[in-house]
Amino acid sequence: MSLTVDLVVLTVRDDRLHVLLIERGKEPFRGKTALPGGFVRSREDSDAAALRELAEETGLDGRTLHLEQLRSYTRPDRDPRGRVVSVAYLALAPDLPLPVAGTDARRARWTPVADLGPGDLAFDHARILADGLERARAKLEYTTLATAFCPPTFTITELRRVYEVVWGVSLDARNFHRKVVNADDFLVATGTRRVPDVGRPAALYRAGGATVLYPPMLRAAAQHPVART
Amino acid sequence: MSLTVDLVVLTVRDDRLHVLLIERGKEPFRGKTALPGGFVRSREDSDAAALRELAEETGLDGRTLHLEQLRSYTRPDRDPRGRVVSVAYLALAPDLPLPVAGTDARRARWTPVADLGPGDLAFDHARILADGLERARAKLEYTTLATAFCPPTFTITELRRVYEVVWGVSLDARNFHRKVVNADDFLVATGTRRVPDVGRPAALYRAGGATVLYPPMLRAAAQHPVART
DNA sequence: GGAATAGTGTCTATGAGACACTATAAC
DNA sequence: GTTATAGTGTCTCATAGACACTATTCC
Repeated sequence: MSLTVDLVVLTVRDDRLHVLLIERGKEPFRGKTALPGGFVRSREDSDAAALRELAEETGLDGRTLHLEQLRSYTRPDRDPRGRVVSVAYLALAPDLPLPVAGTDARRARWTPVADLGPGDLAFDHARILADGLERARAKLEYTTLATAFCPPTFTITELRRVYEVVWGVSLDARNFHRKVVNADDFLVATGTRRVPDVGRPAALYRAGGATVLYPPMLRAAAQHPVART
Repeated sequence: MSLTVDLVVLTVRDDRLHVLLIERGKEPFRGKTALPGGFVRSREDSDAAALRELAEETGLDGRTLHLEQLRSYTRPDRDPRGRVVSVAYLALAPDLPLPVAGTDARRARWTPVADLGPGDLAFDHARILADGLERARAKLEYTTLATAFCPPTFTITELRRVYEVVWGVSLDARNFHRKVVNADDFLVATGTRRVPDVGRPAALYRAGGATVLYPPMLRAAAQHPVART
């Protein structure tokens, strides 16, 4: 029995949600699109393997990203090579340029999640991706994880775009602004501003110390438009 | 490399949160207390193994319980026998009598979670239990999972006790009552009542079709007693 | 009637959601 | 001054939380 890690690496780029995909260089599924990942070595745990594969296949440094275990996939027939159990990880990244270095990094690319069709991914990676997306969407509600999609300093508009793009909704800019600046230790004002090519400069913030978001950002309200009368 | 499942089976009994533990009959950790579990067979996935081990070791039927994958534990040194990866599952059960049948069932027993000391569990099972508890506590907030601790029909007081015991707080009976009966499809009145030995009979409900709880039952408010002024 | 538990109503404070205009900067 | 984006205030409604008494049943 073998153990692998598979990585769902998400980012927001050009107002669309993207996932990092590679083109497989080896059988099975050679030439097919897949999540980055690889075998866990005998002396490492899956966390270490996830960090290593992230660096090897994509050039990203997982220590600077949000990286968490998602769940494991154990169906005996999920890999034609035999029994291969995969521990999936979810990583959230700001819109970083992909370093071209590294052995396999040339094949890594950001792909808009919405552009993927049903059979586009190898193995059971479509399912893993779906689980990762659902985890990310859910955690935006109750945690401060949205900042993991942002660079070290960011504007409130950028943060709002994260919510809008990941959830596929549009949010009222005024209510959002009020909510995030009032939330406990979610944002810390840096006192600096970003001067854009055009338009009024925006105040820059960095992530505060909070990990849970209170009060939560309830996506559910959109799903339950009328609460009951 | 081997694959095992470990089960965190929780219930509420006598107003205390209990976890199902076994006494190990084999090395390593023979005679020591541990979570129930065992090796995944070559033709089954971990979900099937979790169901099978639950039946074998505890006599419980996982199909009638809430059973979900928790996460995996992959540290190379977590089992003295060598590399053993464990997929942990979380199960929530009503206060069932433990069937005494089955090969190992005689050693399974409910143990109050609060009575466990730091070194009481074999392997890394203390960590797995802690992760399972945190998952259960978190999911009570945003899902209708509390009903998984209740029998098929239950009273609102029983449901409130679940929250109180799992979270270790006390909740206002009036506010709780209003909240759960107003929540979308959380409870369905059966029209029947339970007549206790003493006291006024209580209306019986069964779980509604909702899986998410909206509005959520915010535990966070207790952790943030003063929201900001 | 006593004991035990179930069930309910109101008030206040806070957050959610709807909604439109002003501020700042580059050109 | 035109263009583009940032930033803000108010009103209404819903929910949270505090709080005490009545209802039902068994004995």
